[in-house]
Amino acid sequence: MASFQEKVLLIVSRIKKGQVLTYKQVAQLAGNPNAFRAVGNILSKNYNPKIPCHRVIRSDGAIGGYNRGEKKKIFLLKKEKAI
DNA sequence: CATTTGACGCCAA
DNA sequence: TTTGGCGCCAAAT
Repeated sequence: MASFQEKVLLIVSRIKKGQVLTYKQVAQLAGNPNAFRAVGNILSKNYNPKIPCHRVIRSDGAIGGYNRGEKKKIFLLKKEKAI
């Protein structure tokens, strides 16, 4: 069985272009609807470019953060019309 | 086992 | 609408 972080990474990697999920949604898909905290923590430590972590945002619509610059994340989201 | 950290979520004021 | 405060969980120490 994959670790919680492996599930999260897999789910995030499956996000298609133009699609966006919230940390809570990712946590729910990972099996723990209340582990949204851990989700953010995992993504922050993950520097794998294969993971479109910029497609994961907060429930409020805020970007949250990005390991390569929040501006980049905002730009990508606006460009893809994911938000 | 106890604490700390962190890209969160929700509610009250 | 904006803050502050509390609760939540996984991994690291």
